[in-house]
Amino acid sequence: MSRPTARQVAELAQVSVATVSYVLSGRDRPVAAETRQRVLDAARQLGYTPNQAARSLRKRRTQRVCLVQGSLGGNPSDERLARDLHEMADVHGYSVITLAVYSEGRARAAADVLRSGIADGALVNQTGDHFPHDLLAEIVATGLPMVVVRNESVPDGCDVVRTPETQVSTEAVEHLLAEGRTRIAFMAHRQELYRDQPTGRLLGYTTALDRHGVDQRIIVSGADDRVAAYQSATELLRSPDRPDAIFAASDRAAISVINAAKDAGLSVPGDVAVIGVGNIDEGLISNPQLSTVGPLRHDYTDVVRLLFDRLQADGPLPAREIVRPWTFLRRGSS
Amino acid sequence: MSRPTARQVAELAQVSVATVSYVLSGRDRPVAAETRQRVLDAARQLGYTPNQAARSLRKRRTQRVCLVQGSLGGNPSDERLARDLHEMADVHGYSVITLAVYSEGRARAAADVLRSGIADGALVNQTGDHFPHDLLAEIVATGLPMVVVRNESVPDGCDVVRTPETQVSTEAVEHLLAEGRTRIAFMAHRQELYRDQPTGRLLGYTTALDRHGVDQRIIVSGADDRVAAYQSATELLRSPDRPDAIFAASDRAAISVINAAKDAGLSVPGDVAVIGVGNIDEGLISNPQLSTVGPLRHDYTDVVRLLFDRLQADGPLPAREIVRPWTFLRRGSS
DNA sequence: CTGTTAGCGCATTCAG
DNA sequence: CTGAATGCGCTAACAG
Repeated sequence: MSRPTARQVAELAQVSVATVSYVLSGRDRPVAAETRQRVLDAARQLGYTPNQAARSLRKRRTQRVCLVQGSLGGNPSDERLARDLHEMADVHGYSVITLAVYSEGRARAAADVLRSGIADGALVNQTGDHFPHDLLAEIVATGLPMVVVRNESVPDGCDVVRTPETQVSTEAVEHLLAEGRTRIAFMAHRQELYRDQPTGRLLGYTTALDRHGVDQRIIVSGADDRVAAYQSATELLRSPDRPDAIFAASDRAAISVINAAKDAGLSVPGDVAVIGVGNIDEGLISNPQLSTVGPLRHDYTDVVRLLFDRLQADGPLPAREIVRPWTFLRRGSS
Repeated sequence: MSRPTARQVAELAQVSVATVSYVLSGRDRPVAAETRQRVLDAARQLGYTPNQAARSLRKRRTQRVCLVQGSLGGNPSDERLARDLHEMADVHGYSVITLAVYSEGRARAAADVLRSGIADGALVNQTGDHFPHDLLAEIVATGLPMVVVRNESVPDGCDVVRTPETQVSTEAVEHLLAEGRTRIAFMAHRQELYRDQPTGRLLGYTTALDRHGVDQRIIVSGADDRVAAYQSATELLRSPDRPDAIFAASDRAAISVINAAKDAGLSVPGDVAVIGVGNIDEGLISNPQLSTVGPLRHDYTDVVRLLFDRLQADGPLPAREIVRPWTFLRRGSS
């Protein structure tokens, strides 16, 4: 029940293993048409597929790239990134394998797998919460080409993709202030609450309030999933001094906030304004339409190209950085 | 910049490669404490990680399992299945790699990767739309242990996990009929529309109507994503002879249907009843709460165990089948 | 045009 | 307790 080897194909086709290899790997060595056909027939007959472990060992490359995903129930932009990666990998003759990193334990496991040489390069997407800098550095140290999508610091030697979420978040909150909102709440991802210093969208929020001399900070959790967001918002909106605006760290949470407000008999944006982050399509069918902070277009070919540039380069390349364009999109909910 | 090998560790530690292998793979061969320490230090110092390609080639197993996912933006139950797989893999000392199959092209690529021996077993989840039976058979033919989650037919020799979605869908639609609904529409996934014969939840729908002598079939697309569902429902509900009930092939679509109805000034379930499929948590925060067809608990340890039973068995095991318990959950939307 | 040979890095005999 | 030798399946260089 063991898989057939090139040797067995060679015997069946009455040729040497070298010929089998040349025919099937399609190198440019000339092979007689009739011989080639015999090999192909034999391979088909046995259901032969080359053993990748052996091939990788010999060629010292796997022809695989690895996508390290920070979440399982990905948001639409992660999905789009994955698609773009698969597409370009196809074009360049690479396979894509994915590692899911939804906890620190998973990050450790992913690092081990990557260091053991499963792929020729890696695209690490949005794993900031779980993937400590040191672990990333361990991988970079093996010389593996890497592109990291995150706003926190990354090890030397890998490309990095950043978003100006802090600045644009500030802009969004300043818009709320300009509209006369005075009690503005922030709905955070769990991890954001555990940091010493505010970063990213939370920092954008505090910066805007600081700038305009607003002391009050209303920070709640719930941005991680729709149900938690709904419950958190419901509670927040029931309080006697309820906020007149909520800036949620994700669009999905923001939509739950809108629903919670409506279910509580409040009008959006009349009684409470709502802004999300991410610019997901669903924001266009919410009622009112969702104001959000995020990219205008979801296109990640430039990000993916960073990786394949590295894979095709002979020597090590200088580290590059991409800052993705983000904007504040004012729609009906604010 | 190439990764260090066991040989280099051996030289640094002044031992043979055999000793390095024994120390680091933790086999039961006795090694002097002092020697062991020298090896460990040398390995740490060089940042050594064994080359998995070489190890797999030699041991003829990869210690990896592969999760083949049918969709990228997974629904919560896929997420839960993935978690359960990762957990059990950890316990058994396996790594998990994921292949995304969101098109026929991806299925072809995934099949090639699996046949080339990237893992010792595979769990194929919900890829019915893209993974043709023949391609699955090709993989099974290599002797790879496989568990397939799908209701369509699967090749001999692999375990299969099924859901009684047809029967329970029938039950749900019969409930709508019993409540006096007369114009019941079905919102389908795109692939369901392209099949010759109705299957699954669509078959459940037609069966219920057949049984009760209802001729009219109202079938629309849109179940694949929230925006499409909203638009499709809006159109449907604007028609002069609008339905008084909509059975949507996914909970996410069903929630969009509820929103579309409310935005059109209709009451749910007064003017139109809505039922979804999947029993996602979000159904509990919709207004009204979503009636649905699906599993009561999302627990996939039994599914995952099928795979690891096969991996640990010496010989080939008889093919097994699990039918997951599904129920119709009547809540506020019907 | 094709066969022979020599490793890729590792785990595992068999000697010592 | 440890080292030398073998080969997993494949590709690439070298001979014919």
